[in-house]
Amino acid sequence: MPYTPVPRTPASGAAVPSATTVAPAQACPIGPVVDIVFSRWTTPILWALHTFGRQRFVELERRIGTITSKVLTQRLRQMERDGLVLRTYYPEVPPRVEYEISDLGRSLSPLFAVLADWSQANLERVEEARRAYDAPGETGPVTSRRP
Amino acid sequence: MPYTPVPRTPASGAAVPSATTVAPAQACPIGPVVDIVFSRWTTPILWALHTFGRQRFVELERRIGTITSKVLTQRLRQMERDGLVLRTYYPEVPPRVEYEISDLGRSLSPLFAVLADWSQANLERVEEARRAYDAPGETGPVTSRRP
DNA sequence: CTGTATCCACCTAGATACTG
DNA sequence: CAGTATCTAGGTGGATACAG
Repeated sequence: MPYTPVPRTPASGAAVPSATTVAPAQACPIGPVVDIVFSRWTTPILWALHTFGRQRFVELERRIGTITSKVLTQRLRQMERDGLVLRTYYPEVPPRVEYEISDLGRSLSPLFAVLADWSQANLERVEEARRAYDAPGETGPVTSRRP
Repeated sequence: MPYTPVPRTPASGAAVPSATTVAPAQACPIGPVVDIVFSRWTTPILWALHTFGRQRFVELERRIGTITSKVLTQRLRQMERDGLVLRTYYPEVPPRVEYEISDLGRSLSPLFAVLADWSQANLERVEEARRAYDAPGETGPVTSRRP
């Protein structure tokens, strides 16, 4: 996911430099949630927790399969901080830690459902569009391509 | 957006190294769509095109406010390739180019609506969770924090 | 088991200058 | 106007080693 080096919502006092008659910048209303929910690993992690329930660190690691423990830790920490997952620590030897999705995390389910639906319905269209774009073939009368 | 250096969907033949009794890795079903739709700038761009309709490069640039022309070009190219936006080139002097959202791009509207709703309903909860996490205060009996 | 600590690779994006 | 060319910065993520 984007790391948001500049604000997704431009400073409200900033106003467009000057010049032309373009409507003043309005903020994209879904910027923050995108930063919170979507990154390379947050969706797979949330999905795994949602689908398989409360589980230990290693289970999660194995379930996702290609993630490293370092990154899994990083993502889980952020998600815990954001209130999307809950971490329970059992002071045993060897130590045991369990992660589960929180109510807040679970509230993302409808979002995931919509995403899955869109994916199901339109992913093939995207791939088709890419093939068409990449093909050396014709360029329409008005719509152009790369030089 | 994640650049997906490794597949979001682990190679199906790969299987978890060996060992334990964890369920085999199943793929997070929404990985690809996340890569297509969510990045630092794709959402603001799509939102601007959806909200203000067909417009020229500079209008878009001013509307979004903080994006540079280089990045705007990059993102628009990718979105054009993915079939989410349409580009129309008018060979005039000075040149004129107009961008608009495609039907495929418009099909993302319900998704954006759900995101906006979730944001409206839960963003404050996230911020609250962060404040609680960052606060030096109490740690519950089982749920832990950073060391 | 559950992480940390390093080091490195890659990508996105910002700043700036320049072109047809 | 609509980009391209360069350079730089910063973050996420990968690989590996190691610790409590």
